This record gives sequence, C-alpha cells and structure tokens, in this order.
Amino acid sequence: MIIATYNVNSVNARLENLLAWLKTSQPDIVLLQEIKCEHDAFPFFELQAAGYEVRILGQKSYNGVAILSRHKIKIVQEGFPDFDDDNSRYLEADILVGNVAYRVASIYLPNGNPPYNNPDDDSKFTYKLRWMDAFYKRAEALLSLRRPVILGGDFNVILTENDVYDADVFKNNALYREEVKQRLMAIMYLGYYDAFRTLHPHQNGYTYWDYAGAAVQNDLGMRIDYLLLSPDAVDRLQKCEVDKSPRLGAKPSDHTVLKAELK
DNA sequence: ATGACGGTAGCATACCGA
Repeated sequence: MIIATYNVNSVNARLENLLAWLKTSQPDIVLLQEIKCEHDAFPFFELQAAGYEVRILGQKSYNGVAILSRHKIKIVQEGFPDFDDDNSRYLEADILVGNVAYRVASIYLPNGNPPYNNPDDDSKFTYKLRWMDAFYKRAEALLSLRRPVILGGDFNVILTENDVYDADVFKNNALYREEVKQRLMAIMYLGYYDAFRTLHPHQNGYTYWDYAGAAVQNDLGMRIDYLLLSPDAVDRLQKCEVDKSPRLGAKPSDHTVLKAELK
C-alpha cells in the first residue's frame, strides 16, 4: 500500500503535474493540502478518470484538503470535533486496503506567522497553537482505535536544525518556535512515529523549497510535511521517501511529495 | 532590511504563504 501527502498549492493550477505524478507513481491513497477551491471548482472528473475516488473539504482561495484513493473512502470527520474552525484544514476517513482498515487524515496545519504588513500581530500564531492543541486531542482519541492510523500533511513545523537549511534564519519563525515544536513532539510522545525520520535518521528529507531565488537548485529547503504513523501502522512500514520529481518539473508546487509504503 | 515567486480574487492591487 502506497500513501502520499502533497501540498499542491492550488489543485487546479497543479492538475497536469498531479495527474502525471499519479500515473507514474500509482499510489493507493493521496492526501492533498491547499487545494484552494470549493466543491464546484474541484477537478473531480479528471481525477476519477485517473482511477481515484475523491473526497474534499474545500475552501475558496485558501486552504482546503482532499483525500484521493483507489479504494472506497468513508469520511468520518471534517475538522476536529469540538473545535470551531473558519478554515478547511482537516479531513479524516476510513479506507479499507485489502484486509487492513486504515484511518487516515489529510492535515494542513496553520502557518502561524504574522502578516508582512503587521509583524506584531500574533493572532495567527495563537490560532496555530490552539489548532495544534485540538490536533493533539484528536490524535490521542484515534490511538484508542488500535488500528493503523496515518496522519499526513503539511504540518508547517521544522522540528530540528537538521530539518532546515539554516536554523538561524528561522530562529523566531512560527515554523520553528519552541511552543510549536513542543506541541508536535507531544503528539509523537503519545505514540506516533515520524515515518521519514524513523527510517532516515541522517538525510535532510526536505519537502519544501521557496519559489524565490534558486532555493530548489541550492537545496535551501525545509522538512515540514509529515506522515505520522500509529504503532499499528509503523509495524507495517516498509519505505518512506521524498519524491522530489514534482518539485523539479514544470509549474511546480513549492512543496513536493512525501510517500510511504506499508505492507 | 527587504524581497524574491506564485496563487487567488477580480481588474489594481491586496492578501496569503514558509
């Protein structure tokens, strides 16, 4: 079973790129973030023609998450229970692959940095922390299923200096603040495994490179996309790799694909 | 110190992003 997560930075702007990648890679499940559209503008037809069932939690212009699957999708949660969110950032589903009943979620965690024109505004950061607290509660509840759970997406968190090209540049950045790193670590201490780091302790594993300058050519990236696996899922983990090809092709997203293979 | 670069809304420029 191959599962991937990909922040597409607009599913419509990225449709050719996405379809080409699906055709080459043939994943079973894809978790998309930043689809940036609502239901009526989503390219259902093209993705269904490519062999995928699609469920989305859309939003106009910003955010929006989706799940693509070659197997039947049963949505169980749109957003977190008991957390009122103006943004479409969390979609959770049951997907049966062979005889394995996976619970998966597509996650677009808030960025948290202030607007450029108002650097003292911390409202986005406090929203990020509240969102992560709600995520913690949901992640905790899911462990009691004692099933393979896969929480994947753009987490907007740089965990360590090994996950970014220059940690000093990000010292005060909302992606690298202590409050944020502690919250992601707390989720993992519940019993989730960072699939990439579990298998690759030394590779940088970057999944994002800025469009500006020559960030991708110079590998000035950061590892901010994750696949977190519950104990029952990590037992099945065979491989986890960054696929840089979508980032190197024409008209790329600023993120690339992170994928894992489970047996 | 700032912006680069790209997407969306909607028609000029503002907002968002990491």
